[in-house]
Amino acid sequence: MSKQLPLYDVKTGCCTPMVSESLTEDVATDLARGFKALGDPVRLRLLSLIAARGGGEVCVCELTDAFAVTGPTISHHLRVLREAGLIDCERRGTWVYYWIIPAALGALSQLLDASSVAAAVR
Amino acid sequence: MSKQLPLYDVKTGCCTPMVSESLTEDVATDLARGFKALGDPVRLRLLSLIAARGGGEVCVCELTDAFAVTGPTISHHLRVLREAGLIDCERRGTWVYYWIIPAALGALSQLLDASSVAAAVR
DNA sequence: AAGCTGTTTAGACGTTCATCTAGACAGAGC
DNA sequence: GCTCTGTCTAGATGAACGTCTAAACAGCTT
Repeated sequence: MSKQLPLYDVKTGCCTPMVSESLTEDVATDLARGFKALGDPVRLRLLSLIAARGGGEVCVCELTDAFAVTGPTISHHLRVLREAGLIDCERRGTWVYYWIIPAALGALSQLLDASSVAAAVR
Repeated sequence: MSKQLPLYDVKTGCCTPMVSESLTEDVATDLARGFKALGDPVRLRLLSLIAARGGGEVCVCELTDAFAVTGPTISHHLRVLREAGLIDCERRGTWVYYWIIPAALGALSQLLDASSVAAAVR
């Protein structure tokens, strides 16, 4: 059930802070896909709800209840997050459970952190 | 020259890790604006080039040369980054200089970091 | 197997976005 | 003042996005 894209490979330089060298076009495209996935309020709240479970899994039914949008819309947003490599899911019986992928979020976090810290210091 | 939006106010909870409590709709909308600004390869590279200056300023003319797109397109992307509160600029004579706003990047970084770390631990 | 519930897929529709060209604006220098 | 260069604004256009309804799919239960 995890057809996620090959994102956030450390070797490609995704974890390289912005500050040490500027991003290549390929790497930027890769990372931008992750940030773009975070660039919607519904998706950010979805991720937040999943992350708030402390690394555990969350059933879609719980997520759907927390929003004003329809089920299919939630499903669409979860798919975007999954294809960006930020979350993954598994079906168990009737229900589908989602969880976050810490490494992916960590890579994005590091990129921003490094650049902001370095900029603040000098 | 800085008509940036009131983003990343710590008091609003922007720095609150995802993991401790889930984002409210308002805060999520606010933060999503920042991530959306990062969700384009050109903008990410622009930010990278500016950040790579180590907190110093970069002239637009240097940025334009590094991309295949036209000047107006670069100007548009810089405006998006500026309106998201991630960078700011100032005109000095003929040239316009841009620099990053570390606090804004730091806030976004923290959000992702907290959630990924906490998720990894438990 | 028939029906029920949870979830995803398909397709449509209006909005937003990234990019371009053309033109306006801001300073510098002649 | 005129012109030249650097930068931004305005408007147009095609692509991508967010949302919906309708329908399909996956398991459970009886």
